[in-house]
Amino acid sequence: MSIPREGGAQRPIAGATRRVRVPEKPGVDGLEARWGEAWESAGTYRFDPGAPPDKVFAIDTPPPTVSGSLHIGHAMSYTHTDVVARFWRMRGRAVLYPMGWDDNGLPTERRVQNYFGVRCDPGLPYDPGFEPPSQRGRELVAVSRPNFVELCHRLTAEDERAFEHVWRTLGLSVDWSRTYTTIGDRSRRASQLAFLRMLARDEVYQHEAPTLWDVDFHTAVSQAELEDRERPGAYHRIRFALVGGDASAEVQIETTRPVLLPACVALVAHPEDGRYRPLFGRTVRTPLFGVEVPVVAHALADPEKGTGIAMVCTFGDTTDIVWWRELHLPTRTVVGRDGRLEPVPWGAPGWESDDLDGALGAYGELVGRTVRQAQERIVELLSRSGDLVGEPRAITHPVKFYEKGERPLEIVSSRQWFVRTLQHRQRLLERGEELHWHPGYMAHRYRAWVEGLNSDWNISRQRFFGVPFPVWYALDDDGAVRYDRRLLPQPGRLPVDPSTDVPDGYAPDQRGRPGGFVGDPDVMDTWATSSLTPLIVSGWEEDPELFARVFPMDLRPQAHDIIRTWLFATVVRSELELGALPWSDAAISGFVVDPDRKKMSKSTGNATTPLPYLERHGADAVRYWAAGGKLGTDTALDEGQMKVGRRLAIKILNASKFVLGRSSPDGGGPPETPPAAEVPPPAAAVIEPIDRDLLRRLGGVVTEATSALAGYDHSRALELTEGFFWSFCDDYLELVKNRSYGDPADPRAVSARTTLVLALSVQLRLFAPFLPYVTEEVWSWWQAGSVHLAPWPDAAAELEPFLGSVAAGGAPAPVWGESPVLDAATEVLAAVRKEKTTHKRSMRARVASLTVVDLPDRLEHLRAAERDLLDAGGIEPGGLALREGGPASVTVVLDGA
RNA sequence: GGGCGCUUAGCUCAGUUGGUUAGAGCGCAGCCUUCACACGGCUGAGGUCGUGGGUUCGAGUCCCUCAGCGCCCACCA
Repeated sequence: MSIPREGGAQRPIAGATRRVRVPEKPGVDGLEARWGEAWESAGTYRFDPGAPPDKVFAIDTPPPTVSGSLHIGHAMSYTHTDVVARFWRMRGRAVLYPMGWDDNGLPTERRVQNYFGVRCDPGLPYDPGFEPPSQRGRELVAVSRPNFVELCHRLTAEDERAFEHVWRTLGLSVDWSRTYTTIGDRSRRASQLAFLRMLARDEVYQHEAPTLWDVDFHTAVSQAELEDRERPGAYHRIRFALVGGDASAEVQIETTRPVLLPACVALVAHPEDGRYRPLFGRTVRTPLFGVEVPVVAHALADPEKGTGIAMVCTFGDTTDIVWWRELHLPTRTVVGRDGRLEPVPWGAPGWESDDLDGALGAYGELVGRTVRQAQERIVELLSRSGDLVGEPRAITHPVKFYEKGERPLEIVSSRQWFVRTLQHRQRLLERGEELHWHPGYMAHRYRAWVEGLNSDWNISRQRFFGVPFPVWYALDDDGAVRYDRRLLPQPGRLPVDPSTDVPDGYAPDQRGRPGGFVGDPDVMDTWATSSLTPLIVSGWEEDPELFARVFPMDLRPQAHDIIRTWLFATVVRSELELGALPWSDAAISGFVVDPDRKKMSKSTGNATTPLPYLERHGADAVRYWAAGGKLGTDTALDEGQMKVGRRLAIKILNASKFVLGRSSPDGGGPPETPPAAEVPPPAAAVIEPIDRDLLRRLGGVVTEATSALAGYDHSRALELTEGFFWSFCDDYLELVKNRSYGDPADPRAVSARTTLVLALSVQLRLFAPFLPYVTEEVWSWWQAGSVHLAPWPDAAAELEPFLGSVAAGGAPAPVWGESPVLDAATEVLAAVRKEKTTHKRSMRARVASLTVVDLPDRLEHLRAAERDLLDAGGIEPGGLALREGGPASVTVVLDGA
């Protein structure tokens, strides 16, 4: 017999039945190493690239950042994904479950810099024989970009091995032959090719504009990488003299950044603000610097804030950019890319001052100071000149930071590459609606982000370890860079590094020479590459046949904190390149929080790597805990749950040992028939009502667990399976234990054994996605092949034939989950146990008499289970009395009582 | 300031479309030993379901108010 597969494929339930071999003392320790190797050598989790598209289940695995360390939160969310992968694999899908390593980007640069004692100088030529200093010196050694990138590769390769070990131990059913890295050749090629395609379609553009800038990392950052942090600050009230009219007339503003006074280009108030309306069109003079600036009106000015009139500087915050752009204000920038005040040409056009000596003097001593130092000094100067009104008023306010940075962002003007996102807002919102989110409310996060977008996506970073922009620029005869004359490589040359490679038609010695060329110095934002993961793993522009089979993918699993970055960026790229969603479903995991409900993270010092937990409790136990966490919900780290998981795994071993070992007449032989069976026992083998009840109840669990898993509710599926299993052990096993020992010629014994083995087979497969090790171990005791390639249980196909309905022909379909005989027997058994416990007697104590008073149909059910009940309860022959009547009662009289 | 989620036993959480005495595991208490399992088994005690209203024959479940916690977003002078 074979089980109908999803979509009609057929696969036998197991290979040839082997002789049952049950260990004397089964245990859970050491299973990870043994089965890890077995799965690897058997290729159990290999993706079948020949599978037709409707048989593929493709997962866009999140590539963890390898320069960091794995966190117990990763263990949880990757377990969620693995459960899904294993479920669909058992359902007959060819599962594409690759692993990626995110080694591209700033975290790796920092680690390499510290580890090898080198720094990247992109101006240097490549040195093929370079070896890093064996001893880290005080000075960092400057190396070329290609050399630096080589060192990044060397270090990340080590990290990747360590990560792989953790994932293998956890039991992820990844196809390790399909591993990629975000800095590898395939990723670089895909990133550059996709970039050139966008350039050709005018979906990406280069633009010189005010940009949020991290002064420590010396790079621009994008809107998605910002975070607000509450910082102490102070309102400084500053006097501006009104030009013309009464010499004593003045305007007072409040600012938290008096340091930007020399960069002030206007004062702005709300157009309806009666206090300032008379001043619109007039000018004021900045204190200390004597620069004449206009008083202007703009609706963004908030009459409630400060004095209701604000100083516009180039540039203090993003509102300044809006005012500067919309009111066509001049530019006077003072903060340099290193976060220090830079020299400015006082007196020159744009820097006219009424008090040139004052400006030169006041500003002169600020040049070269950091923003923070200069602020202190300028406050002193203002105080001395009498332009500071009152004392600064301390406040706490949100300040924009780069999420990885330590100093507030500044805004500087720079040349950057942008992907057009704003003009596609509507389409991107529609894609978000189309995607199936798990849980559904996570769609709000995406929508809020897309609706709130206020700038195009800046994808250029002024860093080194990333994918270079595949662009050179021609130099004119004066040696000036002609940004309008781009030199692009043919796609066949990709990946290229313009800092060392030479554009077609040029010679290497023309680099940087008049009439020659220069390479674009920047690299892509890490999200510009990772947004292509569905394309990279699907073989886009590399393996068209594979791509046609797996794209669009089925599942993007990830955490909720990177919806605005990774998920959003991926939707953007897929929409621009292919006009399609990259996957049908997104499963969003929550975080792991410590028992005090605080988010666990490196910065708070309570980060935890998964390995110690895996070693302490075992992989199945850690997975059990992880699978208990629902998607989207934060889950507390709970070693208690891991212990429960370990106990469950051990219980599975022991119960299986009983079913497979002791249930056969000679105490060691196999049940004559394989469990769910190519050579099934006659369908009529299961004759006892209580056995059929067990199968009906199990069928209910199968049905519900299957739909729970198909709907990404893994915790529900586990809970159902586990609940059934404990009742199977505590009640059913006890009830039929005695009967199962019986003579093989006794049909009642055969019925029990057949049911036990069948139920075990189904339960092992239900547990397999959650507890891959212990289920594989037990499966190997009597089945050929891996449980992970066995078909997912199917109640109608596997269980129904044993319920008599098929044999009877035309009998009604079973009502899954209904088990009145088993329920009644279990309840009476519980009453017997309670009586024994109350009298502090052993569970083996004999029962002299048991009287049940109940309704007729109920008594009928008990009668159907009478002999099992007598055995399990230790009831003396003839001791059971069933009487019609009410109210219902169970009276137990113990022997010797 | 806007949005989303959460608030059920000491702890961690289930409670599906509103329907009889609100469930599980852990922990706790008591008891039982070894014929699958002491890495065990049995039994038990624990809850006015955050607050205040409303709809309904009936609300943990639907609506409104408020409070607390968490997360996301925001133009932060």
